[in-house]
Amino acid sequence: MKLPIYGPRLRKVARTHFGWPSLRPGQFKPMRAVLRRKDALVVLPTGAGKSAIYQIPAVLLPGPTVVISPLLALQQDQIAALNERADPKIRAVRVSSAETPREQQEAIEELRSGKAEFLFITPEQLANPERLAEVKALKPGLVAIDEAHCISAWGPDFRPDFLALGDMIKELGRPPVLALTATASPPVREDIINRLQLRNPEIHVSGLDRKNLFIEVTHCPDEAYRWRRLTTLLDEGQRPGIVYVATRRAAEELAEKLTQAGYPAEFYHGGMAGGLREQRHEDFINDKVDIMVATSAFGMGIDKANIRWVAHMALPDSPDSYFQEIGRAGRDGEPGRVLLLWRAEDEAIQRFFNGGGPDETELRELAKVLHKGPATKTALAEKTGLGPRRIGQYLALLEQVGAARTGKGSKISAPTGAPLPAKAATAAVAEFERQQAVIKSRTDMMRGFAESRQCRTETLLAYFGEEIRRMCGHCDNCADGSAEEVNAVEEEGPFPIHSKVSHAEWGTGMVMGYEEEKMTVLFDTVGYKTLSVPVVVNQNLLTPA
DNA sequence: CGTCTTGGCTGTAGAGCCAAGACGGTGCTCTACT
Repeated sequence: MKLPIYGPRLRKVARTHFGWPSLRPGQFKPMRAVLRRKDALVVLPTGAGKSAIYQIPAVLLPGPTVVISPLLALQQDQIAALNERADPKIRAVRVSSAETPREQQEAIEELRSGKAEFLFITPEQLANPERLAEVKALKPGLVAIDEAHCISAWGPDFRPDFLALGDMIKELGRPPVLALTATASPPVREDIINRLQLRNPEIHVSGLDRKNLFIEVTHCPDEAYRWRRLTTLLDEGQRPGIVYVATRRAAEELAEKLTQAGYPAEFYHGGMAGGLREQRHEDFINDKVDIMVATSAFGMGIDKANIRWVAHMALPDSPDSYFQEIGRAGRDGEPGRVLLLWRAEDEAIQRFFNGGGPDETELRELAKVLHKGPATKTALAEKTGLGPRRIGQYLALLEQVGAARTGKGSKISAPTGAPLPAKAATAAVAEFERQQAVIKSRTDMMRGFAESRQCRTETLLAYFGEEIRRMCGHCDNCADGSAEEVNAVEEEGPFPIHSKVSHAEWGTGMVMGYEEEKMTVLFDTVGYKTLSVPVVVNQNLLTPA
């Protein structure tokens, strides 16, 4: 049998339906995977044409395409872009709380009759069994998960419905699944694959070395020094740019302080009224705001090519977040500057955000209630006196240890053969601690990146499991020669990069990279660990696995 | 874990100090009221 040739068909669709003259690097292979009905996970920086990867094959596959996307504002922009072409083959509709019930029915009807191809929807919508059945009846031919890292970042304690996506997709008839994100290190990839229950997915990672970005990191002993470094950057006069801070209050105060000092700035964070948020976002996109001081709320969905710099006045919680945030600079290919201004005190807030461990007694009480029979989340909250957020976190943990399951009518129950409450609670706490260890190891890696004297790109890419052949030449350590010195003393490590190793206490892991006398290993259960190479060698701490 | 606020204390007043405690990010959706 002759293998189908996909290239010309994909290019033709790109041209005729979307008006794109050609495909870009990194797009073709995942598209081919989708057409072959294979699951795929794609890691590609924003602006490299991720949306096209599901949009073009969607036209060729039978049935509508379900696009699961975390933010309504983001959906709005993507729908507008698709519908601008007034082509029924690529028409997009949405079902969300922003539509009236009537509009929702009309959207479903358009999909059913073939007048629309794309359904944009949130995990929360699909968590409603009636909605899920409605979508199932459309016989979707493809499911695309946009910003797939949200599963890992938000699922466990913020938006628990993200964790149920795997089961929901199964219920939809299990069409091929395409997960897309701009940033995902190996543990995050693994998390996405497991939670979505992807089947032998193709993994495509590309474009992580952003050559037009100059990466700079400065340790700041105090706040006054940090301020001076920021104003030095601003004095260069490049606009526009984003300053990331850790708290809402800091965003407001810094914007005010900058404006007072003659650097007109606005702030943006999740606590602002909806209308104002939208206004600020638009003003930034339209170059009416030059300097935006923001929390991590400002990010996903900023489709702006000419951002000249991104500064961090705080240590991000992980290289994953950091990479995504700096990735917003220089999308037009012109030079961009990224500057991380960090203080040791910054780590405190991340530890707080990560914290909030479960209470074993509360978990046991919840498991006990579940054993008595199915109940809704609201009923469980009432019976246990726990808040909705806590309930969500606990249920996610109990689900993972097999002590809870979401069943008919969004009722949660203990599955047959579920562990007894006491045992379930202990297991859930252990599961939480395992997740916590991985999260903490990522914060440690962020600190390690900040303190490194090695080539920044090399360090960052090593974290993502990628290697570069030579030093990048576009970071502070390459520029001042310290990376070169480190490289010169660096010797071949005792284990090849990416080889599997085993540790008596931490189990199996993968060698990610070497730096001076240290090596970094990503362990399956405890996350990233940095070890001293001489100690590893002398005490035989690691063995090939 | 760090920062900022609050309240009590200091002999009159009020500025200043300290300890205790609050607070800190990310968004969808549904409901009540206008």
